[in-house]
Amino acid sequence: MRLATWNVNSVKARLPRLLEWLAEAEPDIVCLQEIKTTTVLFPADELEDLGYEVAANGEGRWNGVALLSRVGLEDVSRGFPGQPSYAGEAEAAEELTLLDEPLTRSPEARAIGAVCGGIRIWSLYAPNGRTPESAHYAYKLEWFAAFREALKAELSTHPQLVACGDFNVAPTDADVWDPAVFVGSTHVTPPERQALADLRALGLRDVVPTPMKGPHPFSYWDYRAGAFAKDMGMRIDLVYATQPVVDRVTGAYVDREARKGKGPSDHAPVVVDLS
DNA sequence: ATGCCTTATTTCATAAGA
Repeated sequence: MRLATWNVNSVKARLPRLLEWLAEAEPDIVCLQEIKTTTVLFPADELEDLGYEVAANGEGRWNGVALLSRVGLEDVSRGFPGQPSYAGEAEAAEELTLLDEPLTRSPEARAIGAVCGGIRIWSLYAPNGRTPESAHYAYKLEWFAAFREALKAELSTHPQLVACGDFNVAPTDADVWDPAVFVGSTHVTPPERQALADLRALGLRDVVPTPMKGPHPFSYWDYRAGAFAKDMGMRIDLVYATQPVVDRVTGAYVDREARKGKGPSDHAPVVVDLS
């Protein structure tokens, strides 16, 4: 069974590349992130034509996640229990001073879970964090803490579980092209890395893929400055699996071919094969 | 000091991404 996770940076803009890649790689379960469309406008028909059941959790311009499966798709969860919402910094201030009642808003579309082929699967798009000083960074850490609690509650009933997607954290300094460049930036700070360690402490393991070229299994390269050609990348798309799933892993790789050519996402798919 | 590229949208400019 083949599992893949891919931040497509707009499923609409990427649809031709996505359909082409699915036909070639033939994954059984696919976790998508940054679909950048609504649940209703998700291109389900085109994907169902390839034999997939689909479930999306989208909100429009930003974020959005989805699951594709041809080994069953049951018990779909859009978001997770306790998932925090984000109110921008200006709005947060407004809330304190101007509003009688707090502004309530729904959580962003950053998580979708389902049971596929006997495995509990989560497709995740973690908040970026922007800068370590920002409210968005605090939100990012809250989001990870809340996800950890939600996951803890599921592990007793789902020994085979995979949480994968764009975690927006590079687990180690080896997972960025130049650690010196990232000093003072998000994605590498100790609290963010601790959030990953806290997930691993639940029994999850980091399934590190093999790079198809070069020494680093990066999964993201900035569109700017020829970053991909120079392999100035980051490994931030992660597959965290419980031990019973890890025991089934026969291979894992980053499909950097999907980052080449015309109209690519800035992320490449991470593919994991299971016996 | 900042953008460099790409996306969708309250579009010919902006916010966000990481």
